[in-house]
Order: sequence, then structure tokens, then C-alpha cells
Amino acid sequence: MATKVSVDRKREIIEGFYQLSKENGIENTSIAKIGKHLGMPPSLIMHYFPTRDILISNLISFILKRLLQIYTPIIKELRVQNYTDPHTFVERMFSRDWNLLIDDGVFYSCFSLIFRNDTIKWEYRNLHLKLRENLKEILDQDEKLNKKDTALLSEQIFVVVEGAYYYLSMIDDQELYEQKVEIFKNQVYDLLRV
Amino acid sequence: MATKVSVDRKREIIEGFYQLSKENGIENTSIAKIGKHLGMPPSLIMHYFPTRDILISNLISFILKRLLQIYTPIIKELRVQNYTDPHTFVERMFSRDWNLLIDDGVFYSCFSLIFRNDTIKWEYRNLHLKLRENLKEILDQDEKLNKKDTALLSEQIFVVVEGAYYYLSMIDDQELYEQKVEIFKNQVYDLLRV
DNA sequence: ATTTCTATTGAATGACCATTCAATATTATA
DNA sequence: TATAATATTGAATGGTCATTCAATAGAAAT
Repeated sequence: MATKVSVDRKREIIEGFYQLSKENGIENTSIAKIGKHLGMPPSLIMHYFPTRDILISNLISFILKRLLQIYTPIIKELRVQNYTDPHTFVERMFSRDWNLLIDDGVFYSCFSLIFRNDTIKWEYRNLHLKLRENLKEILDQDEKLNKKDTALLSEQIFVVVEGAYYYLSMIDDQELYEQKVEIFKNQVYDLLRV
Repeated sequence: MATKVSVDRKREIIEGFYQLSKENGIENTSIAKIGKHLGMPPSLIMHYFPTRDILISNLISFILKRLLQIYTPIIKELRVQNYTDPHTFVERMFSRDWNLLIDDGVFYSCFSLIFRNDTIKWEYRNLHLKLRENLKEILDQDEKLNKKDTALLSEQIFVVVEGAYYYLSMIDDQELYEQKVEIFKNQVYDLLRV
């Protein structure tokens, strides 16, 4: 059984790792640097995470958990509202709150590891399946959609959302950014309408 | 003016860098390792690429050039066929050839650098704008689409393609993969139909 | 043939890296 | 209180890293 200290320390270390990775990239964030940042010797970090790979895999779990946490409150909110309509969900998916919770640089850095690590790939896939299931659940409550293949619809919507986030991350100009967001939001609404 | 030797050596080094990055990731590919792989001292590499950052930025140019090269032959092909229809393009975008030319792991690793490096971001953005312009050009030749906003359409299509590639890279099962490809292909065709 | 420029070599640098270990402090258990 | 388990420290390790430099070899220009 893990002690309270152990749990807290682990979280502290992972959060420090995340913080520094946000600023300088995972590849430039060493165990020594995390230690210095948190005021502890590197050996303590290695006491809780025996190898760097283990540390990274914990950072990924941390990130994916956060990502899921962006969605779950929306689902709950919709549930108490008796699933009035899925627009709440779509609006929220394209909102700013998202970007505040998770750094895209760290996210895509970690994502790029799926191509050489099956466990990481499995974790990422699992998250994305969960997200799709969540959306399906929401769509299923909408009467206007009760003749549609909501699993398919959910898949199609997320592909737009994920493609949009990829593309939007290259756009600096605020006005242009908003413009593009509108386009992609409408693209999702079109899917819901047809 | 660059000598022939210089041009060849530079390409040799970048290709070696790409090769090793494919196998072990950019972050695990040192200048010494590239040197050993190519049978040359690290100092020779640094003679042509004075810093590691410069080396990386050249790798990125190399990758993005390759990516553009996937599309340009399709455009040419369509041009001599007198732009019969954009389906050729769509089919090609989802075909296997793509994956052979560029490693997704390296691609997304490099992509993740846009968040901390404006030059890299600019390069990525530029590529994506070019790709969209290319597609617009093709769509503009299709009479069935002559009342549509082809710039918008091109944007929407690419968002599906890019989201699809992101999602598909997590799927190992061949059958499932093909199934998903069909879904996303149809999603693009739906955009063209409406 | 001499000079100038480029290409290539190999050794050396100090910085930083992940990881190990033995010692000490703290906390929980008996 | 004694013992066992966990938490923390700090120093040390060997390896790898990007980068520097001076020396040599070769090609091109004069």
C-alpha cells in the first residue's frame, strides 16, 4: 500500500516534470533539473521513479487523465440538464478552457512516442476511445438524432475536432484563429444536421 | 556558392539523421551517433551544421519538402488528365504510399517543436497553407463545385484528413484500420457532395 | 607551382546525464 | 521502547553529449 507521503511526492514530481517540459520540452528536462526545481536531490526522484522511462510514462498518464477531465464535467453538466442538446458539448470542445489545462507542446511530444512504444500507444488509443464513447452517450440522448448511427457520428465529429486542433496550433493571428474555429464548429454542426 | 561536395554531404547527413530518428527518435539521435552511422567524425557534421539546432531545422525542411512531394505528383497527374474529378486526389490522400515516404514518429516529433520555436511553426504553417491551395486549385476545376466556396471546402477536407491521420496512427488492427479509412474517406466525399 | 579555399581528421573540452550507493533521518509497527 | 520500513540526503560513477581546435589533405584558382 502506498503511503500518503509517497502519493504526494509522486504527484509533486510529475507536476514539476510537466511544468518544466512545458517551458523547455520533455527532451530538455532532466531529472537533475526537476530536482533543482523542486528542491530535492535527483536520487529522491529516482527513489519514486526508478528510471526515466517510468517517469515519462507517468507523465503521460498524468496528461491523459487531465485530458479526460476536460470532458467529464461537460458530460455531468449535460446529464443534470437532461441532455438538452449536444451544442453545449461542441461549443465547449472548441473553447479556450481546453488549452489552459493541457499544454499542446507536451501533449504532441508525448503523442509522438506512440510510434516507438506500444504501451504509450495503447494508453493514447484508450483515451480516444473513451472520448468517443462519451460523445456517443450524449448524442444518443438527442431525439433529433435517434435514427442516426451515433457511434459513426461521434467518430466523425472527433476527427474534425482533432484535425482542427492540429491545424489551429499553427495559427498565431487571433482574428484568423477565431475565424477558423467558426469554420470547424460549423463543420461539426453540419454533421449533426444532416 | 555551395560546392557539389558540400551539397551532397549535407544531404547525406540529413538523411542519416532522419534514418536514425526513425529508429530511435530525434531526442536519442546524437551527432556522434550520426557520425558513426555514416562513418565520419562528428566534427565533420558540425562543419556543415554548426549547431544541433541548425541540424534539426534542416531535418524539418527535409521532411516538409518530402511531404509536399507526396502531393505535387498528384496535382500534375490531375492536370494532364484535365482535372476529371477530385476523387483521385482523395483516394491518394488516404493511400498507403503516404506512410512509406515519411515516418509519422519523426513528423509529430518535429511538429511538437512548433510550440517553442516560431521559425519551425512558420515552416509548418506554410506547408499546410500550400497543401490547401493545391487542393483548392483542383476543386476549382470541377464543374460540379463551381458554385461552392472551394477555399472553405479545401480547409474542411484537410481538417478531416489530418484528424484522420492523427487518429489512425493509434490503430494497429489492419481490418479496423481499413474500416476507419472508409469512414473518413466517405466523410470527405460527403463534403464534396453537399 | 604557389596560394587559397574547402574538406576531413582526431583528439580534447567541460557540461550534463541517468543511475548507484551508503549513510542518515523520519515515521509506522510491534 | 525497540524494530522495521520508508523517506531523504549527498557524494560519486562512468558515459555521452555538443562543441572546439589545430592539423592535415585535397581541389580550385592564380
